[in-house]
This record gives sequence, C-alpha cells and structure tokens, in this order.
Amino acid sequence: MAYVNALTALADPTRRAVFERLRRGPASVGEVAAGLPVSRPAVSQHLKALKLAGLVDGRPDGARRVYYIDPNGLGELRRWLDQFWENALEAFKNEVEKPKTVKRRKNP
Amino acid sequence: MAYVNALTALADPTRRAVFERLRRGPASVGEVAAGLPVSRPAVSQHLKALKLAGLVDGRPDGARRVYYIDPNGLGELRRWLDQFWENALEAFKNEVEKPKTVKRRKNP
DNA sequence: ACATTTCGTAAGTCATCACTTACCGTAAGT
DNA sequence: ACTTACGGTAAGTGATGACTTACGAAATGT
Repeated sequence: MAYVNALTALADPTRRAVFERLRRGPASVGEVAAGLPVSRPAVSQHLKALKLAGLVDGRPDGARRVYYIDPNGLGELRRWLDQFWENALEAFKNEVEKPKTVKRRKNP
Repeated sequence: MAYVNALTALADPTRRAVFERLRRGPASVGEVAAGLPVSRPAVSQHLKALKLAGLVDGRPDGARRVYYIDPNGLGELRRWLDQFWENALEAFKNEVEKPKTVKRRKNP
C-alpha cells in the first residue's frame, strides 16, 4: 500500500523538485531550499512527506541533516507499475487487434 | 513531460480506482461509475484527465463510449521511473557503504 | 417523429493541501 | 556560558481540485 504514498508524494511539483535535487547527491535541508523558490520550512515539510513514502531518508550531520534518496519507495512504485504494465499491454493488444469485432447494435 | 500528467492523474484515489477498473477490461462510463461511490459525471471528468495523461483511450460504441487502458502514458511513467531507479541505487550504495566517511566537524 | 439511453460540459460548493511567518530545540564554535 | 547556525513544528491563509446537480448533444429503439 506504500506505493500510494509514493504516488501522491511525487505528484506535487515542488516535492518532485526536491526529489530530483537529491538525485544529484545528498544535501541538507538548507541546500535544497537554496535551489528552490520556496522557504526552508516548506522544504522540511516536503522531506517529511517523502520520507513517509519511503522515497528519501536522512542522517544527522552535526546540527545539519543530510537527506538522500531511498530506493525502497521507488522500488514499490516500480513493482506496482510493472504489474500494471504487463496487464495493460495484453489488454491493449486485444483492443487494437479486433476493432471491428465490437458488438454492433444494428445492421450486423 | 507527459509523465507529470500521468503522475498527477494517478495520485487521486478515485481516478486510480477508475484506472484499476479498466484493468479488468474495457468498460463504458456508466459501467465504471456503477462500481464506484461517485456520480457518473465525476467518472467522466476523471476519464478526461486520464486520457489527457495518455493513460486511457476511448472509442465510440453507439451512444456509449468504451474506455480502455492506453500503455503510452504508463510507458512514459515507467521510463522516467527507471531512469531514476538506476541513479538512486548507485547513490544509495555510496551512502550506506561509507557512513563513517562523512565529514566530521570536530575530533577528526 | 418521439422517447430513451448514454455521455460530456457548465456552474457552484467544499475540503484538502502547499505555503508563509513565528517559535523552540539542538549542536557546534568562541 | 553565550552566540550562531540549522531544522522541525504550529498556526493561519489562499488556491487548487474533486464532487454535486442541471442541462444539452448525439445515437438507438419503437
């Protein structure tokens, strides 16, 4: 069920920007906030949501706190998506292969 | 950039329910709405968003309209996620392999 | 031609949530 | 001990968006 959190977390543009910033390596809250047009508390709240979704994790570094990407949440999301993917491909094939076979109402 | 639409589309619970309903095969708007606790227009609006994201498509069937899952949007989302995945794994390895190598402030 | 079914859109309402400022706790430097 | 730097949380505000009802358009059946 955690893929739901990951999905909703990554839906927000700012939160996605935070996540993509961390993709270039670990960073502190202030460092992340410095590259974004929002305040530092906003970033802190976003990181909390991302952590809850298993998308990031953080370790203390003195008074600072360094965050980095956690593959767990990403993995769950990937599995959910893959499971969907196979199903969708097969269903789509059935759809495009017989577009004329759909039930007609009159003049059969 | 279409993965953004797919992400925001799948973030909503009801819209995800619509999408997962279509996973069990094509269905009309009314059929989808019958299995959900929301009105038919709501489902129609959700299908519009899903279509815009490339996640579903629809074909007319008389007065009805049958919707089915479109792999395109799902594929874009998958690619974006995969591209993230490799990066995240490597970065995470670097993180957990040297947790003691982080810069200490005093008493080095 | 008329009634019925099915769907999409418009307009309005309500809740959710992203953001801000203010404040407090904690860690390190002097 | 005091000051400075860094983060997390609380409280309040504004905007986005998900839902409803009402209406109109298009296709089928009698």
